Amino acid sequence: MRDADNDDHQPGETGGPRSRNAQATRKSILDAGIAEFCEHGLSGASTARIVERAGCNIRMLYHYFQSKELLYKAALQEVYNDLRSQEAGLNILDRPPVEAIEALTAFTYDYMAATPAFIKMVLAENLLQGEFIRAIDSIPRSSRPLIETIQTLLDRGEAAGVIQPGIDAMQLYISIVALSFIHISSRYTLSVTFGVDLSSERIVTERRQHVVDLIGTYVRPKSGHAAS
Amino acid sequence: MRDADNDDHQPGETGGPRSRNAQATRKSILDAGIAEFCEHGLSGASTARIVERAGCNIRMLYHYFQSKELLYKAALQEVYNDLRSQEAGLNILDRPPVEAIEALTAFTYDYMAATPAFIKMVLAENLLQGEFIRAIDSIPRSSRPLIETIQTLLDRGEAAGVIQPGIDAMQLYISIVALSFIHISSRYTLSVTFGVDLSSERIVTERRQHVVDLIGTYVRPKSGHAAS
DNA sequence: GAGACAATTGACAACCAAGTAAGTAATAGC
DNA sequence: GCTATTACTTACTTGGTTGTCAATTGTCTC
Repeated sequence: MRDADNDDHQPGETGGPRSRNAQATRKSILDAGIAEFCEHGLSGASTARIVERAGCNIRMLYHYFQSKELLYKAALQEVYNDLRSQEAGLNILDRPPVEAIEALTAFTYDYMAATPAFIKMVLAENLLQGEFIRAIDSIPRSSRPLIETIQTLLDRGEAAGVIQPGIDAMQLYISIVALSFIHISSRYTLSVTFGVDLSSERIVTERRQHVVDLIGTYVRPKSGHAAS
Repeated sequence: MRDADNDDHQPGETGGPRSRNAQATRKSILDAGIAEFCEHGLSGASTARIVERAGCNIRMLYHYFQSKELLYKAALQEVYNDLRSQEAGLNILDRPPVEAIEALTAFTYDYMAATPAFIKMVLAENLLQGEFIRAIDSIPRSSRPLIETIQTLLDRGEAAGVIQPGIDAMQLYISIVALSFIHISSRYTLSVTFGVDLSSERIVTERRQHVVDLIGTYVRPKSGHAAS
C-alpha cells in the first residue's frame, strides 16, 4: 500500500519516508476517527477532538478526507475490510462439517471480543439506518461467499448423517453473530440490569463455551444416530 | 422521580382535563423525544425537532424536563418500564419447564420485533457506555427476578429429566435476547452484507421458528432419555 | 546553498445548537 | 365579574460546530 500505488508525482523509490510523512498523518486521522465514532457516533463525533487525538491540525482532516462524513465512511470501510480479510484466512472448508462450524463460531466469538471497534461502528451505522454502508462499493453482498461456504458444510454434513437436516445457512450465521455480539454490543445495559460485570474474564470465557455448545448442539442430528 | 407522578396540588377529581392539558403536553414531548433519540441518538437529537414533532414550543421541553439529557433519561426509563411490565404478565412458572422456556423465547422474540424503539434506545445507551441507565433508580438489577425464574425452571426440568443438566440461567437468557435482537438491531448492516431484506415478513417468520428451535434443542437433554 | 513544492498550521467565517429572560394569555377560584 | 395561577410563547444569548483562506515550515532536487 505504501509505494505501489497512485501518486502520479511519485519521484521513484528513495527508500525513506516521503517528506513529512503524509501516509502516517492520514492513518492517524483515520484511527482517531474510528475511536471517536465508536465513542460518540457520527453526529456526536467532533472533528476538533479527532484531530486532537491524531495530534495534528484540523485542516489535515479536510485535506485527506474532505468532510466528517467521508471520514466516517472511510472508517466504516476500514473495520469491515479487517473482518473480511481475517475471515478469508479461516479455510473451514478443509475440515469436517461439525468441527468447521464450531471453529467458525469460536472465530467469530473471539473476533468480536477482541475488536470492539467493529461492533461499535456497526451499532452507530445501524442507528443511521445503514445510510453509509450501502454506499461503500466493497461491502454490499460481501457475506455471500461465507454463507455459501456454510451451506456447503451443511450439505456435506447432512449427506454424511452428522448434521441435522434442514438448517438454513443464513439463519445459522446470523445466530452465530448474534451470540457473539450481544454481550459486547449491549455490555453496559446488560451489566446494569443483571447486576453483573459482563466484561469480566470469567463471564467471557464461560460464554464462549456456552455459545459453541449452543451452536454445536443445534447442528448435530437430534435423533442420536450420529453415525458415519 | 420527584415530578414523575401525582401532582401534590391536585385539586381533586373534577372529571375534565386539567387546565390547558399539561399532562398531554408532557407526554407528547416524551414520545417525541423517544422517536428522536431512536433516530439520532442523544447527541444527534435536536430539541428543536423534538418540539416540532410534539407540536409545542421549545420552552415546554425545558419546563417539563429541565434539559435534553434529563429528557433522554426519562425516555430510557419509559422503554424499560414497558418491557418489565409486559414480562411481569407472562407467568411462565405455571408451565412445564421446556414449554416455559420456549414461551419466554417466543415472547422475547415477538417483543423485540414489535418494539423497535426499545432496541434503538438500548443501542444508543450502549454507545454512551451506559452512562444514564446506571442512574435510573428502577433499572439496576431489574432482570434478576427473571433470571431466578429461569433458574427455577431449569432446576425443575433437570430434576424431572427433561432438561439438560448444567445450563446457566443468565447465559441462556442472554442468548435468548441475542437471538431475538440482532436481526432488528443490525437490520441495516446485515441486510446490506447479505443482500437480503431482513425486515421481510418471510425472513422474520422463519427466524422466529429458527430461534425457538435453537433454544429448544439446547435445553432438552442430549442423550435422548427425555422421560417423565 | 537555492528554489520548489508538499505538508502543515493559525485564525476565522458562517452556522446551528442548547438553554434562558421576560413576557402573554387562558383557566381556576373568589 | 376580577385576580392569581400557570401553561405557554417570542426573541435572544452563548458556545460549539463544520469547513475555509492565506500563510508558514520542512524536505527534496538541483
